This record gives sequence, C-alpha cells and structure tokens, in this order.
Amino acid sequence: MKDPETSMPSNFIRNIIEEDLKTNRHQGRVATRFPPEPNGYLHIGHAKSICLNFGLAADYNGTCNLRFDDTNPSKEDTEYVESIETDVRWLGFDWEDRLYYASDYFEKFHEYAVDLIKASKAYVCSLSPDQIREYRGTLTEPGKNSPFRNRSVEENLALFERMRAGEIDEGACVLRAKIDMASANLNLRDPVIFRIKHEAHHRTGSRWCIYPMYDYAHCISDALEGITHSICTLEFEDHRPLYDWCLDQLNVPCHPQQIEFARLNLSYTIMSKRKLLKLVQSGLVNGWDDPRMPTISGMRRRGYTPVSIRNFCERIGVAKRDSVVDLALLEYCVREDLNKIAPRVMAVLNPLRVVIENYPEDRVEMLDAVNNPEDPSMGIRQVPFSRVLFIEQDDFMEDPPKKYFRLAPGQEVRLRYAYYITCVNVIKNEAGDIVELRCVYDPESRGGTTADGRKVRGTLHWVSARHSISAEVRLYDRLFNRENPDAGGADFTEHLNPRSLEVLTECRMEPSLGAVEPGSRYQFERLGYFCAEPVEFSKDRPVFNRTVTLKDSWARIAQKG
RNA sequence: UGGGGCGUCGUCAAGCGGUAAGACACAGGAUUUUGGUUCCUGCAUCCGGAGGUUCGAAUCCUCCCGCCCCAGCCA
Repeated sequence: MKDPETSMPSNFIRNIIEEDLKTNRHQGRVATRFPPEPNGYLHIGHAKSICLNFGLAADYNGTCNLRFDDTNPSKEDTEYVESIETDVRWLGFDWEDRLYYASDYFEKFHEYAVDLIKASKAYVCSLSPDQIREYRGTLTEPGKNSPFRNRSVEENLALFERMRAGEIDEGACVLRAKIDMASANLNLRDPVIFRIKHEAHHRTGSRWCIYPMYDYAHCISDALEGITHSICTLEFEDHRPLYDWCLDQLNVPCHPQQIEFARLNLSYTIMSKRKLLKLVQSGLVNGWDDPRMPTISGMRRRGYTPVSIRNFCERIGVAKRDSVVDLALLEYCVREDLNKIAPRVMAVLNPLRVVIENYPEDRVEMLDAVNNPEDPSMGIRQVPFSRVLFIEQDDFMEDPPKKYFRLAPGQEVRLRYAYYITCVNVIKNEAGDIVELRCVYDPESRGGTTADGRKVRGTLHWVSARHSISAEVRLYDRLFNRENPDAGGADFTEHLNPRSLEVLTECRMEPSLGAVEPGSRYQFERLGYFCAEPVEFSKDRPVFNRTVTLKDSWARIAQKG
C-alpha cells in the first residue's frame, strides 16, 4: 500500500490529486476542508475524514480548512461546535486561521440566489411540501413541472424578497433551482435551494428566516474558499451533478471537484449520529463522552491516544467500496502506541490475600521495578514488599489444568521483581470460598532470579497489602455483542452488550497510583492499558478506565481446554 | 422496473496488459522476570460468474449475478 519512493499510502484520491498536480488542473494547489455539521459529536468515522483531509493537505503542501456546515438552525448548537474544535485539535490537526462557517456566507448565498433568479434559473415555488413530493415523481417515473415554474423574474424577485423579510409562513413556499423535472437523477428535479425557517440560528441569531439547503450552500462555500478537492462520502455521489450545476450557473471564483469515498464502518459499533444521539438521550450510555462510545470524546476518555487513532485511519485506507473494518485493528493500534509510551505499574483488580509465612512481620523491602521494558529511558521505580500481599484471584487455582503455570498448591511462581513463592496452604471460609493463601518464599530469589538458575514459568503481579491504595476500576468492553448491531431487523439497542461496563471497587494498587494526573495512561502489568479517569479521578477516590486488555493467549489456551 | 456506485485472502487494501504488495486476524515455532512485546514461518495458482480479445488479462470487450445509495422544505 506504500509507495516505496514517497512512503505514502496509495489510494485513488491521491492518484487523482497527483494527476491534477501533473496537469496543473487547480493551478497546482491542493486545498481541502473538513465540513462537519455542528449537530452532534465527532466519532471515529469523522476521524477518518479529518485524517484524510488534513493529511492530504499536509502531504501535498496544501491547506485544510475547518468549516462548520451550519445551514440548519433547528439541529445545530454551539455546544457541538466547541466539542468539534476540541476534538479536531486533540487529534493533532491545525486549521490555523482558516476557521469558517457556512453561516458567514449567508449574504453571499442570497446574492447568488438572486443571480439565479435573474437568469431564470431559479423560481419561488408555492407548492406545499406534500405537493412538491408528488410533483417530484418516483424513481421510475418523471416528475411534473410545478405550476409556479414560469413565474416572471420580477415576481420571483419580489417573492424571494418577501421570504427573506419574514412575510411568508414556513412551508408556504421555497426557492427552487430550475433544472429538469424529468431527470433520471432525482436531485436534479428542481431541487429546493432555500427554505423558510422562522427560527434563530446559533450564530446569526434572528437575522435570517430563510436558510440555504446543503447542495446549494456546500458547493458555493467550497468555491468561495478556493477548495480544490471537495472530499465527501459515497451517498453524495448522486449530488455531484447538482454541485457542478450550481457552480456552472454562478460567477464563482473557482470550481472545486467533488470526490466521494466510502465512510468508515466498524464491527461491533454503530456510527450513525442519529443512533448515537438516541443512546445518549435514552441514558443507555452516560453522555457523548461515555468511554464506550465511538465518539472522539468517548475514546479520549477511554484512554485512546491521538497517535493510535491517526495510525488506524492510515491503515484502513481509503476506497469506494462499502466495508466494515475489524474492531481488532483499532485495538491493535492503541496497544501498539500504548506499549511504547505507557509506564508499567502493578494493580490487582480482584484481590486475594497472600501471607508469606516465613517473611518477617515487620520487614519492608523496596524493590526495583522497570517502568517500561520497551523504553529504558523511562527508568525504574521502587515498590514496597512485605509479609502480606494481594495477588489476582485468577492467578490461583486449587486444582489447575495442565499448562497452568500460575499459583497452585505446591507450585512455585515468581512475584514480579520480588521473590519466588510456593503455596503451602489454602484458607477458606464456611461457604468454601478461598479467602487467603499461605505461602513461603525463597530468600535467595530476591529480584526474581536464583543462582541455581531454576526455571519458574509463571510470573505474577502483586501489591503489598499494607502499602497499597484502594481504587475503583471501570472495565469497558465493546458496546454491542453483534458484529453488525444494525443487522437482522431488530432494533440496534437490543444488541447492547450487558457487560460493556463492569465496575470494580475493591482494587488494590501500587501507592504511586494514588496521585497521578487525570487522563494519564498506564499498563497494569498482565492486565491491560488503563487511564486515570479524566473527569472523575481524585486523590480521595482514584478511578481508572480500562482502555483495552493486553492480548491474552492464555485465555485462548484455557478456552480450548 | 429509472439513475448513480461497488465487487481482489476471514477483515481492510494495493494493483491501471507482463504473470496477485502490505496490514489486521488466524495457525505454528523462537526468545521473554508481563501466557505482554519482539522475532521467524505459514496463510488468494487466484482476483463475483461465464464468454471473448491477446503471445500474455485481476487489469481491455460482452453478457450475467450480487451488494450499496437516491423519491427531506436533513446533511
């Protein structure tokens, strides 16, 4: 996928751009834009578009604008524009001074509409919404001309002026482009380009009561900004003739080329803004930034890094065929980054008390532990060891299967960076639950090795009971238990994974974890990558979110039996 | 049944007439004080199907099949 000379991934959009550059099609410029509608939070699918648009600009020495496509006041809000700016910046992209709003062009849109009317290319149609639909025809039958299609320029101008002045009710009339009611492309059957909405806009307030439609506003916005390559998703392919038609009628600065690519689909995930909104509004998740959400803010809160998301977006490629990317690739990308940068630390999620019988009651040793074996520059730290410890409940089995090389009666294991221990007794309560393990340690094994060089297969993480802090850990898993939550007719909410969040409140951790920065990321050895809860973490109540587990080949072996 | 797209490994995805890249996943093996990481090895005689053109086709032509999108005064 990489071109050996440039080391850039190859895709059809790059091919188009390179061809355009070669033929000097846009005066050798590359100008893209990311044009979100501020009606929801950005998700991983938007990240694909952001990486594409900003990435192309960066690679071809061009520019990428951030433009809010805010032409529908009923759905949009400043809360969303703020979150979008935050998320794009967090992903690592910079629009410099090129922050635009379609609403800044409202006056222009109006002027161009007047031009269209004067050229008899647009008319005010007084059909009702229902009638417009009837007149539009169907997929297989042509539409009929509106009875208002041949109003005079003067009448249209006057009516359009009255629309703008607020003298006409919503729905009573619209401005339509005069194209071809018999076109096989429904988008060309005299599309509405301005509608009346007596509604305040989050930026223009009550200055306007007519608002432009997407097809009309988007192409003009692109042209006004000097965009060369207007990249959008596949469903707009049918709209391209309209995009081109508008620009061809108008005296605009340039004519950008629209290029469509397939939007991202991810297994076990939904990407529709409407459905994500439903999850939020119904309380099925805790807001747009719930760590289970595929939103940028949710992933940030979950512990994902910008680097990992950018790498993911590069690896999935760009093409025109509908596809569903395996969630495993996303997880691979976070692990890859976190493996390099996350300090290792020991935390016990489900503590099991271990008493080292031959270790002195009052003794405490500070043992050296490596912060990151992948990066020696991250140094070492000291962890306290004492007679009473906690290990993971999963790391002990009274009657272990073959190939289980963790702790079991009579079986020797290594406590990471500490000593070899052997279990000599198992203490249970009346219910038969294991409540404590009695072990003995080998004083000669300090640090985790012995002079005799004997092999110990299992290495466990642990924490000194007396020195550990207690903390809450939120184990996040995929939100849906179906690869395609939308398949099979049933409502997608029926496929929610009931175990997408498990909260553990009795976890015990290395003391240093009590005072870390919210949002900071760690590898809990042998368990996974976790981050200090970005908004709720406090010294009084440490909370960690699991970003992703470590690969667990033991789980695979154990499952096979 | 109209129009617009798309069909290459389980999942993404290069390839643009010269004889199927890469990544993830998966399966083996080596190293390992994380059953993590790393490292080897394997994994499409075949490119939706059938014909045709050609010395030669995933790439060109023809027909067929399948999937996606379009009938908002949403974007």
